Amino acid sequence: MPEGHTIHRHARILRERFAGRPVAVASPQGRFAAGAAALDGRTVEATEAHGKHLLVRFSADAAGADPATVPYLHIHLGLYGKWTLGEGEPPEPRGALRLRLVNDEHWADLRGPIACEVLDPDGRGLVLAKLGPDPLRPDADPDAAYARIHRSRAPLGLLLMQQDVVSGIGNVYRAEILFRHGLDPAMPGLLLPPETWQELWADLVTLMRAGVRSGRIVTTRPEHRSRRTGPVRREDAHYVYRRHGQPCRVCGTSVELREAAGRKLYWCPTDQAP
DNA sequence: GCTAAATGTTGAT
DNA sequence: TCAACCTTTAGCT
Repeated sequence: MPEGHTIHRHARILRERFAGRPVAVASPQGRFAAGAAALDGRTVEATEAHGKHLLVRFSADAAGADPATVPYLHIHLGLYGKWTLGEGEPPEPRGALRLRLVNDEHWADLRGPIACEVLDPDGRGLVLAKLGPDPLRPDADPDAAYARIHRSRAPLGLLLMQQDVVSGIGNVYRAEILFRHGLDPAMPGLLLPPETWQELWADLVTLMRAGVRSGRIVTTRPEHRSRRTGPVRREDAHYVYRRHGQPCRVCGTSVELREAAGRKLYWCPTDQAP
């Protein structure tokens, strides 16, 4: 599920498997042929995740080359994008395979991304300049997000999804974080008290870090699950996301669903009353 | 086994 | 407001 935690996880895994070594880059589908050719054989120097964006820095043309020419691979998975990873010999390419990375030990296949392109450092800067603070980044400044929220009449449920306000949150974390803090998704941003934002941010950091570790989104507390111990069942993982019509885990009220800005928004009308 | 919807964003209309 | 991206999964039959 590509919300921010997934991308940070990918950045870490790709770094572990590919950084510091030359990599063969190919585009079996052909749609990224020019980019692949430009990167093929270079060394992977670093990987970074900012919100839902993944950037891979490759080696420059030569030692002492103009730093402005250092190439970055920029990937955004969008809704369908997916990495498939493996060891040893990569399988025969099948289907629409946009990008394949291969070194002596590992391979990584990328399908269906909404963005897969080569950027120079300026291009990377333009991508990052459009992003609000990312709860998964230690350098993130939550006050910058609050400044945006606090001067906006837009509903909180909308603001949390805007990547230029906060980056990395998707539809699942949006719904769940609002529930966990008892916030009405329709509350205008400017009515959010600063203390509540502090709490919400701290909770996002905790939840999303757990998401990076486990590779899934679990937001329920043990006392609100059908089983308190052991692995969290899929149907126990969320409070409201995709639980439309089912009883709220805390108060029993039927969970509501509404379409907002083209996305489904789930909330409990009792625990998240205006 | 099939269909619809899904974690997201962009660019065209 | 809608199509595109084009895979995976939930929920049917």
